[in-house]
Amino acid sequence: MAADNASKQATEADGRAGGTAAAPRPLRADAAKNRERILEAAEATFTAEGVAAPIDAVAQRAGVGVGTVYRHFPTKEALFEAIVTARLDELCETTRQLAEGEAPAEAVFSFLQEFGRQASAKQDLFDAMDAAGIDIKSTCAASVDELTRGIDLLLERAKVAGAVRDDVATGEVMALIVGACHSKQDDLVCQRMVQIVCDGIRKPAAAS
Amino acid sequence: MAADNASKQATEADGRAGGTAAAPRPLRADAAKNRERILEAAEATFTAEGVAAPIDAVAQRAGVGVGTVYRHFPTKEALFEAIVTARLDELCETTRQLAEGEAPAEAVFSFLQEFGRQASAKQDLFDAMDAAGIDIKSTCAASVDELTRGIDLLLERAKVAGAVRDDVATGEVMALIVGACHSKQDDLVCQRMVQIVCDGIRKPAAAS
DNA sequence: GACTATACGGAACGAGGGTTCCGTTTGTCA
DNA sequence: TGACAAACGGAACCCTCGTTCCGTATAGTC
Repeated sequence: MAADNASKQATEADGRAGGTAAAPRPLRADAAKNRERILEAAEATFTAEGVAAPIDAVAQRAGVGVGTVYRHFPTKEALFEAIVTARLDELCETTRQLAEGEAPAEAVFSFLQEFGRQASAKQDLFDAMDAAGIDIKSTCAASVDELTRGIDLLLERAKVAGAVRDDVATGEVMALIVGACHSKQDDLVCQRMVQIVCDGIRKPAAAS
Repeated sequence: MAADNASKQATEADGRAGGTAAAPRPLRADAAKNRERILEAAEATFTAEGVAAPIDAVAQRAGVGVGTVYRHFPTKEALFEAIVTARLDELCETTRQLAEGEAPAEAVFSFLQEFGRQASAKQDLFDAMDAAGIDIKSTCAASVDELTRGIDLLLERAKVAGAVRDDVATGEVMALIVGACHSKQDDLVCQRMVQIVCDGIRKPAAAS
């Protein structure tokens, strides 16, 4: 089931590009548009109504039938997965951009704020996947790994620059930020909490 | 529904004590034992299998029929509520004990560790209630309020003692701890994360 | 030991929602 | 423009799970 979906997504992933010889076949134009629509509708629906929202609601919002949703995403889980993967990839892209900048300390802290925003917005999704027994770490392993590496890089640079304590682990920071923004607080509060975490990992100025 | 349950709990709460004249009627011995068993089984079941676990599973683990579960807790929500309330009350008790101690700083930080442990263990429950649209703040208002007051007291004492930054709000700290322990990490990691939060709210030694 | 209120057990009911199936529609290509 | 593979729509299926109901068992009392 998960495997089926993975292959289906792979198919679609380079479907538009249509470059490599191995690509089975590109999506038909209307199908591609619908897939995009469904993805957007799903994200909106789950955000608005919670992840318990029925697939019918997603289909309705996307303006398609349930059958169409299932044609693109073989299970509800697959939908979750697709949304999460997209978000993770976006965050990866952010780390890449920040890693090229010149201020290591600012890079980490500003990334963590952005990470917090995303975590806050998509919290329900993570929760739902969790509750459904879907292990994000393994389902979206590639994206998670890449993101972890990206954050790791930012943290290392900041440690070298003396801005962050050496004993702070990447996994911990990620968990803290995700956690800090877990409660449904407004953005400002969320931002403040991330700030507290940042203060917690910052290297004391007077040290050494 | 919620009211029914509340009264039912009240009945049980002093059912054994059998003191106040207003108590409608004490539970029969077997019933009281079963209620306790169900509560334990429910906590274990939801922790092990997630809150989506069916009532049947709880009944089975408790060694009773579903009917019996429903006799004690009119809805699944009521079960959640009972578990959460019990935990919150325990935490309240902890704040009370710590508030009587003499070391304000240690009191806060050690309470936050304990709070973290509880939050970690019962996270799924909170999530589930949340997902089910049950507002813990209003459902268990009394317990939450008392707990908030308790933590508030500990924080205030710590602020006066100069151990905690003045600009830290009680709600923020609670949210941070709950959040920090949200991801299913092992206890050690959880503990380290709470430590980071503690460092984040600690007043810099060199300040003022 | 008998009686009765209380409690128990678990089959049965109904709702909700994920998933499937297949007849219909539409994009694409020659 | 015609043919056909691909995609769509949505009714129907089926399973899970919360909840109810009622016949049976038992604690408590005289």
